[in-house]
Amino acid sequence: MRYPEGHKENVSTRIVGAAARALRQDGIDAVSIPKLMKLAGLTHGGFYVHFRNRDELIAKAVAHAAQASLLAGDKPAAEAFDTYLSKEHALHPEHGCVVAALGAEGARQTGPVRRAFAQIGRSFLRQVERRLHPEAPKNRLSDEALATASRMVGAIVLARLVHDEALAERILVAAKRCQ
Amino acid sequence: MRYPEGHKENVSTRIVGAAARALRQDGIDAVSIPKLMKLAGLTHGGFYVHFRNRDELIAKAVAHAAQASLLAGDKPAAEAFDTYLSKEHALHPEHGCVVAALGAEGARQTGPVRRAFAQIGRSFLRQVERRLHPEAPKNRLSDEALATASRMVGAIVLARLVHDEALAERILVAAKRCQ
DNA sequence: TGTACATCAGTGAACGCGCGTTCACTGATGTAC
DNA sequence: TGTACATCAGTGAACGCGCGTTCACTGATGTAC
Repeated sequence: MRYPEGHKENVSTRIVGAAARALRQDGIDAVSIPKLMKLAGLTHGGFYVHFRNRDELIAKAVAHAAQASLLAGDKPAAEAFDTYLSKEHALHPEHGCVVAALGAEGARQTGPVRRAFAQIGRSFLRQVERRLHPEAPKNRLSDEALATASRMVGAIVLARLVHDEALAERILVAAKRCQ
Repeated sequence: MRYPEGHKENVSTRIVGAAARALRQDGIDAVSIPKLMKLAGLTHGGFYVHFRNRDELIAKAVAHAAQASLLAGDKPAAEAFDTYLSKEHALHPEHGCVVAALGAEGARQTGPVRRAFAQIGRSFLRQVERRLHPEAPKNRLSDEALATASRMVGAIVLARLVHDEALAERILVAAKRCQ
């Protein structure tokens, strides 16, 4: 073969990774195939060797973005929440929570992209639950987890929206405090 | 004149109103001038009699959408929060809170649209504060208001995202309960 | 070892589309004389 | 009262643009004989 073993998989992953970052930084509609392929060092035509169409890529990118969630891993709960509600997270959506960056847009999608987003929303709630009640039976979502998850997502959205560094910081601290 | 007095103002308002609805329903990028003018019963060329460009309309539409906020008026606080955290609000973004519908997108805009969004974010926080502490000095934002506003916005975003009616209802109830 | 062919990731021209914006024009009304 | 002109909201063709997608082609490698 022309390319070394695993080459195609590597390129696919690179494209998905670039898309996952671009999505959160600029929004779903701003991610175009020509721009993305240029980022990956290729031309736009090659895109269809890796994906059936744009929607398939978006769905994969959204899922990919969610995997590297700030709540994943096995850091202590307090630390995980602090990282989520940090200035760094507010300033860098491209590496942050996909629910906070694209939640409202996700709810407007259709087809496979819509389904990917719904799954991510539910998995985000489950992650918050696991942090709050590590020993609780799986598949249960406490009211506390639902309210905490809401506060976390809303705090990041608002901190990014107000365009005022000091106020953003205050929002994040206030959202932490009433844990 | 060809048209009755106040005609131009009426048409402008109609376009802004249609845009304010379309924005929240379909997102900022989905609102196009041809579609919008068709909605208003006109052709696309007439748009520039009313607005300098697309951005000017979007900024006005965003401000217009925020004016008719669910937290405006002088309903009792409990009732206002219940309305905000209602199934109806979750199901009808086009008549709902612009922060919940477009917050993340708003933070990505530039120029006058960005400024309109920042203002709306801050005014949303002030409205929540006024509900919680009607007698407090103006221009102060309590930690409680910041956390409550975050919880409200996040709850609507998540309720819309999970694509599961029962879970959405639970999120809204949980976000209400820990007021 | 040499030759012919298959494979397949990637190239880049081409397509039809909807967009934001411009602009010459329309046509109903108001105004000047 | 009649005529010529000004006003101005709205029309619709036209523009250049970037998009998603298709497709004939390339060229390095592997395989068959």
